[in-house]
Amino acid sequence: MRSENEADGQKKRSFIETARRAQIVACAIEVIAEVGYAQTSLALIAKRAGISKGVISYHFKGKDELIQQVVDEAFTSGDAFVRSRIEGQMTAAAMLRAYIEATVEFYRTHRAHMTVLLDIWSAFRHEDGRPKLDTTANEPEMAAVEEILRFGQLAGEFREFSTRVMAVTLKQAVDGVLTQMAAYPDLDFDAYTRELVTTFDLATRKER
Amino acid sequence: MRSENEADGQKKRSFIETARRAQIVACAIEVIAEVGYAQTSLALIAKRAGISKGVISYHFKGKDELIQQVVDEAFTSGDAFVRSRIEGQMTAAAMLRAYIEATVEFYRTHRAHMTVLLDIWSAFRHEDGRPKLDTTANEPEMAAVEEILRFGQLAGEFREFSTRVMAVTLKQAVDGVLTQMAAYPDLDFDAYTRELVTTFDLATRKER
Amino acid sequence: MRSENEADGQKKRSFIETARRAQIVACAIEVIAEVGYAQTSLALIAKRAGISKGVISYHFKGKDELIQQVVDEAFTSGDAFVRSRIEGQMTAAAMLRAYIEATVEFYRTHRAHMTVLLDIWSAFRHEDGRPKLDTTANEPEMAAVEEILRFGQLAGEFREFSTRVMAVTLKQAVDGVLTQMAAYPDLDFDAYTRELVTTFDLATRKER
Amino acid sequence: MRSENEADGQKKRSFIETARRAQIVACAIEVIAEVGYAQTSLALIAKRAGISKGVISYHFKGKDELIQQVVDEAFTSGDAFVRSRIEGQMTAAAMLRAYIEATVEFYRTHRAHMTVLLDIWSAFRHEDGRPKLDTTANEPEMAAVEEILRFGQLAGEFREFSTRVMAVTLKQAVDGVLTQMAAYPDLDFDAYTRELVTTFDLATRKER
DNA sequence: AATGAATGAGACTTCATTCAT
DNA sequence: TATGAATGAAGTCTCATTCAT
Repeated sequence: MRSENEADGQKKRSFIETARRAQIVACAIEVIAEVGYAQTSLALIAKRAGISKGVISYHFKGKDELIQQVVDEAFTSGDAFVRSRIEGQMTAAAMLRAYIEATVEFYRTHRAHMTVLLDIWSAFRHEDGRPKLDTTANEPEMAAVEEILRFGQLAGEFREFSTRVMAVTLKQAVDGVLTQMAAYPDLDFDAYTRELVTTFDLATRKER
Repeated sequence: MRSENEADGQKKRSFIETARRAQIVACAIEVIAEVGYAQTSLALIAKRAGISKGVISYHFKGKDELIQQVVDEAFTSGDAFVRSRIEGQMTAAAMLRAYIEATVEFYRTHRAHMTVLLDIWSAFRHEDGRPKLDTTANEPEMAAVEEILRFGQLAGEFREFSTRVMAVTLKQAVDGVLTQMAAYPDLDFDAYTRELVTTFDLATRKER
Repeated sequence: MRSENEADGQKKRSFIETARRAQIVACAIEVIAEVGYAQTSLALIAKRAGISKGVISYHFKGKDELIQQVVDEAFTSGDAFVRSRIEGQMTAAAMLRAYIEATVEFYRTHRAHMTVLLDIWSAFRHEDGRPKLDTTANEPEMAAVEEILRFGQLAGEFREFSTRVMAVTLKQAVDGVLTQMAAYPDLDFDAYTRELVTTFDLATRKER
Repeated sequence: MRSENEADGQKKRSFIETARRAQIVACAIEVIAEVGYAQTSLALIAKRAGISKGVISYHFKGKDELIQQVVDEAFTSGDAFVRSRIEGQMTAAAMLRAYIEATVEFYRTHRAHMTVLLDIWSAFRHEDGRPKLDTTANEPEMAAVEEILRFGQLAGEFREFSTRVMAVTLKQAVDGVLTQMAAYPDLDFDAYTRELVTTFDLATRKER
């Protein structure tokens, strides 16, 4: 079984295996996006991938490992993209704007990933019922945003506020795009982005 | 069977039955809050309530009707509370503040209800996979907030902005409290509230 | 409970109780005729009767006793009717004709009773799986028919044949009306009867 | 899951699967013959087959598909047998005799099949209560018999009668064997057959 | 590396029956 | 007598997982 290799250092994973894993994860995302996590069974994923159920069990220790992979994929893919867009900026305000714009753009282009993440969020739990995913999973992103905010305060661009609360609020505000885009397919992303940028500019900048 | 009464106009529901239904709904909320919707079974709810599985089937047509009841309970209870707190206010800014304060307070005092609602949200679906709950379920609340915002704009208190986007942002921002309170039990609600109030005051008011 | 009275001699059964039992049996027949024995539950019968499920358990020891009652009703009601029509006849051939005509007429006017009987027949069993109803339940009727046939043979009206086989065949032939009338609602009963009469006249009479 | 294959054209059914399905159908027939359709559960069938309950669900979409298979098996197996025996005959009377003899013989050698068919007949219904099996299921056989009868009339062998009624009567008469053989295990099939042949010869032939 | 087959636990639901009122 | 409430067993079905090939 694959799992052992992984356990003792996940060194060697053959090319073909990597490909299969990626394919299965991709199909899992599609299926979950369509029918929801609760209605998703390994059988459904296998059918979508055109393979037999057993293959999934062969490549993943169990359903949980597969889902974890789906989550990881959704998390890390966005992170890199957004970071790259922030890095070029000089002022805190510009960074904030870049964060908002990049995140919304990522959401727009990765609709399925995000839908799935949102869906798995509450359903994915340990055996005793404790959620495997909670706000702490957002800590890395949250920390990055707080850094920007603190930088702005130190630089005299931003007023005094709890960087924590502002970071959470910002994240939630941007996530609002997700909820709207699910319900209203022809959402005007650019307009939405501009509104958010203005709103948080006003909310953070130092009043004269 | 109970179901018939409900079908032909839910006329008379005996006192004892109302009580049982309420008890079962309450237990369902507790259980879902603890182990999550996905892991919640009728057996678990029955055990928690100290009754036999059959009783649930006797009082509710099926699992779906029970969950729907849980959702309704969570939705309507908050609505009335928040509305009553807004009504006394004269200015749009005061209404906004009241909305934020009341909602956070409700979240704080109804932690389980809200956790559950969040959890059920994505998992509760029709047989074909379509979510039974989506953004449209928030429309009533959203409309109320937009009304406040429009009123503020007309009255010259608020600047020009998309009331839609602002309303969504506001709702999301307040919901941020839910995510934080789940992860950090000793959250300072008052401080959090003050930050939000200030933030949205700055974000909405007309600049001089 | 009622059952005791019944056990020790079923002497006293109050007027109201007799009425209730009859009503319940009648409703049971209706329901079984409509949805089939397998799909018939006490709840359904109770609903049809406009009473609560408990009432049935109160008046009948259990489901089996109720069904037994239904069967008895169906059996005895027809028996008396047919016998009375045979008694007036003088020749065996006339008796045979009377038997056929009376039975078909009874079937036509008691469609539900017969449908139900047919349906219960195979489903009504002892706990170990042995049928409670089998051909032996028809023995009384069968015996009566055989008597007619033997009488015809002794009197020189009928040819030699196994009265047993002929009786079974006759009964089955008449029951054919049941199967046809279920599938073809506008069956011409009179024509059907005439055909049967002729057929069995030819089949039984002494050839010249 | 097996069901898909079947949906899109039942293309390839592996050897081992075909065998399992046949085994399960056979066991189902045995069980139903013993305890009756109503008391037959998937658990019972599985136990008889020495397999786990899930296997049945794996090979059949549901209980209904299994039962349908049982019915089909019972229906088609007899049909072919009887037809082959009729085909060699030249006169209508000989065909009739062949039909009776072949059918009785089939009943004798396929006791369980027939018992089961009789039992399922009334109990196998659609969700709304409509029987899945009714007289129309016998139409093919009925039509074949009527054809013989009409042929006899045209050829001047048979008298005038309703071929419909005679066909039904004939079928019912032969089915009488089923009822008798269930109740009286040592039935003399040959004698019974001879009686039927004579009876219907007299009933159909043209009188001189 | 993959597959088909099988398993067994657990979920929801139905139902005859019992019981206190 | 009648009722509503409750019970617990049994039934069907789904599903993640395991295993021989």
